[in-house]
Amino acid sequence: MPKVVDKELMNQQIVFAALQAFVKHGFHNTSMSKIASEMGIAKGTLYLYFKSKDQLIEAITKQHFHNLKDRLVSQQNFNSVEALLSHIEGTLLISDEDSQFIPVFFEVFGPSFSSDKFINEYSNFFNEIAQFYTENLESLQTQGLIQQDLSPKYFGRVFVSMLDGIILHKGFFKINNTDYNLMVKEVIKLLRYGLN
Amino acid sequence: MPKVVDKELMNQQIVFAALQAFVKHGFHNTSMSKIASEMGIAKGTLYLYFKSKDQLIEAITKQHFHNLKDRLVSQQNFNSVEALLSHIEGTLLISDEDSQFIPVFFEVFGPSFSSDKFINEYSNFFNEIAQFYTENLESLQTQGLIQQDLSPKYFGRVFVSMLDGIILHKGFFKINNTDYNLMVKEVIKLLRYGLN
DNA sequence: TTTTATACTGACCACTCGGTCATTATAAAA
DNA sequence: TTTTATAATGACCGAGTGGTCAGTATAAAA
Repeated sequence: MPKVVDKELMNQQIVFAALQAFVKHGFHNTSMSKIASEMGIAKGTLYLYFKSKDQLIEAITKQHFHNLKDRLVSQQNFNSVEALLSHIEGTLLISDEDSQFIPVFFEVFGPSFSSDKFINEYSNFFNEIAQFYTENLESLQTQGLIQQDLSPKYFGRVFVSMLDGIILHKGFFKINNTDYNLMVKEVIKLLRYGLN
Repeated sequence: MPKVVDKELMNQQIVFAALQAFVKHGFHNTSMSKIASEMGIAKGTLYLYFKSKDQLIEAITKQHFHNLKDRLVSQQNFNSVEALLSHIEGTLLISDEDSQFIPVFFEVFGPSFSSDKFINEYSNFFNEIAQFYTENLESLQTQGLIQQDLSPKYFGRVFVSMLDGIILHKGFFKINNTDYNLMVKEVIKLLRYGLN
C-alpha cells in the first residue's frame, strides 16, 4: 500500500552530495538547506535520513576511514623490498578526491582533538597500520633482505607518521600532482637506499 | 587635548585574550561579544582594533608562525651529513610543552582549514622550511657528501612533510618519550643509510 | 574649569542556521 | 477508483552572530 523508496540509495546520494559541498565550501559554510537544494530535495527530507548535521559528517567520516584502511593495509605479505616499496608508492598516490577530504576533516574535528576518546580512536587506527608495516619489516629482516640494524617495531610506527605527514601535506596544501609525484619518487628512493 | 591610549598594547591584549578564548571554546564557538566581555570591554571596541573576526584570527596566526619559524630554521649551514642529521634530531625532539600545543593548535585553527587565506599562510611557512633543507642538501650534494641521485628540491619538500607528520603524531597521540625517542632514532638511521 | 578630539559603549539590525512539523504528494494495494 | 501507509515538503521558529553607530565618557590642552 505505502509509497516505497530505496533508502539505502538515498542515503548514499545524500552522503555524496554533502561531501562534495563540504569539500567545495567547507563544513561550516555549507548549510543543510544548501545540500538539499543542490540535490533538488527539501531540507526536511535530509532530516528523514540523518538526525542532524553532525550525524551526517560522522557517517561521511566513518566511510572515509573505512575505505582508507582497506587501501593502506594489503592482505598479502611482501617477499621483496621492491614489493613493499611498490605498495608504499601506491599508498602515497592517493586520489585528489580522498585528499580533498582532509581539510574538511580537520575543519570539523579540530575542536575534538582535546577529547581522549576521539584521540584513542584515531590512535588505534594508526597503530594498526603500523603493525602491518612492522610485521612485513620483520619478515623481510628475517630473510636478510633489509638492514639488520633497524627496529621493525619503532620503524613501523614512525614510518606511518611519515607517510601520514606526506598525505596530510598533499591534502592541506593542495600540492599539484606533478610536484607530488616527484616528491613520492624521492621518498621511494630514500627508502630503497635506506632499507638496504 | 584628546584622550590618548596605547593602541599597540591594546592590540596585544586583544590578541592574547582572543587566543585564550579560542583555545578554550574553539573559534566558531567564541563570539566577538564573548571575547569583549571576558576582557571587560565592549564589543564595539574590538572593532576599533580589528575590522573583522577574520582579521583577528589572521593576526594571531601570523604571530604564531613567526615564532615557530625561528625555532625550525637554523641560521648556519651544515658541512656534513652528521651535522644535518643532528639538527634534524634536534628538530624532532621537541619538548612536551610544545607538542602539547599541537592538539590545541588544531582545536583552535581547525575551523580555519577551509579558508584559502589560512592555508596559504600555512603553506608558505612549510615551503620556507623546505627551502632551508633544499639549500643544505644542494650544498652537501655538490660536495659529494650525499647521493647524487636525489632531487634536493623535491626531497626537501617531502622531507618537511615527513618531519611534520612525526611531530604531529607525537602531539596528537601523546606518544610517550621513551617510545618517541626510539622512533626518532630509526628516522635518523634511515636517513644516514639513505642519504649516503 | 572649559573645551575638544578621541576612545568607548552596547542596544540594535540584518541575517543565517539547524531543526521541526502540519500539510501534501505519492504509489502500492484493495 | 479508492484507500492508506509512507515519503516529501518548505514555511516557520528560536537562537545566535558579526557588525554598526548615535550617543557617552575620558583625558589632555587651553
